[in-house]
Amino acid sequence: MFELLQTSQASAARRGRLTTAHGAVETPVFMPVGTQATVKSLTVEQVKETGAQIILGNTYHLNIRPTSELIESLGGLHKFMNWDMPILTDSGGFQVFSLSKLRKIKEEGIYFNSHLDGAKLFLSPENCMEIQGKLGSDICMVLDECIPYPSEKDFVEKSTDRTLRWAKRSLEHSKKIGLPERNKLVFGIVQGSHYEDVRIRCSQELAAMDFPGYAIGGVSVGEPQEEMLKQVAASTPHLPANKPRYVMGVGTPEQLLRMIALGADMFDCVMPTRLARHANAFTLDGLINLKNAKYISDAAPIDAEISNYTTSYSRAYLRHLVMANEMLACTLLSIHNIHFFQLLMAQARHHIELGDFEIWSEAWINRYNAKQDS
RNA sequence: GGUAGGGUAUCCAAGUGGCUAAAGGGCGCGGACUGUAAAUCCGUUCAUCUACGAUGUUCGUCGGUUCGAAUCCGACCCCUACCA
Repeated sequence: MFELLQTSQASAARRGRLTTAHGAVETPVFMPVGTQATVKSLTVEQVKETGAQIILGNTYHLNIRPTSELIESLGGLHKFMNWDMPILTDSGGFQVFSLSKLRKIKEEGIYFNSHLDGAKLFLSPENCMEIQGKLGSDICMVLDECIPYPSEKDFVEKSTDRTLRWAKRSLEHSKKIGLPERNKLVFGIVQGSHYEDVRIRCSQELAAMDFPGYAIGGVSVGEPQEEMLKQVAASTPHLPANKPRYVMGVGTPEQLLRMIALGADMFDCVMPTRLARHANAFTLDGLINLKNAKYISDAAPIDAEISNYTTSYSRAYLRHLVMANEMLACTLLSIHNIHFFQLLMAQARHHIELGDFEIWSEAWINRYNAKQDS
């Protein structure tokens, strides 16, 4: 399923290829987030135009609305949303964190109150696999507990142990319901918060379970960047080299490059789409906020060195759309921001192949951080 | 011409004697967003300055009452509705 094509000499950066039931994914890869069976404000054609190879959906959200049964009855998530390329679904583990006021965690699973109407919900390692099976995701994430930062070590140990027990139950149940036969890949998730020894132990125990792929979760929950990188660095060496490694929920362009150097292969983040809706655009010289008055008559494109559908418009026009609250602003900026991330990953892959990834990425980061004004 | 209601900062709009440079919203300006309860949230928005504080000038206009007025009184100027 995963071919390791090349490993960098100067770092742990890897070039790989993950083959799924809906085609291959070249890694390192950035996966746009489409929680509710849509990458917000974009058609699937527009998402493909950015160069995206795979997108995310969310088990928790889709199972509440419109329900996994409905999606299954309509032919599965791919058909439902008209996306024929790979889909990874998150388990709902992150909602344990982000909707923490609405849930209660027990050994058997998580009791939720729906954020929509308060209805009682239950998510377990087993039904989470079943739901993702109904959705037809190519990559299914195990149910985990995303730990808040910072947390006491005693709590982290107990929570991570439960996540490990849940991982085992998930993998066993996925086999029982025939996910491997359908070429569906189940990924285990490393937790451990900001304790490297817990991260290491969790990585090793997951590796022993022999998952088709591994994720590092519980990062980007409020900790400083150095802490995040430290925890990824603690985990990757203990995960099998011949399996994909996915760092969940990250990150900034700089973080992506730094984590690639640590041996991570896959990433997802709402950043490009959310920032787009909040009028921010990525450029090679840093982030710009199109709401700023200085762009009012700026005839230049977002970034003169980048070419995509959005860069054929001026900053002044994009700012106008933003200020007028026109929905096209969300679409155009989302196209650009996702394309920016895809471009970054394509270049990273290219430079890993060339063998100069580390030099290239340092230069890229330096330029990105150098200029405050744009 | 008569009757009633109303004129508050960039706009809308509270406030009917001191705690009011004046609630709330909007617009504008700036910031934050990392496995999406997010096209959201936060800050700021009279002026000047030695600027997490100080001073000055404000509530249609002019005048008055009062220790003190956006708030009370008088005149005047506009606006709205209805009646002639």
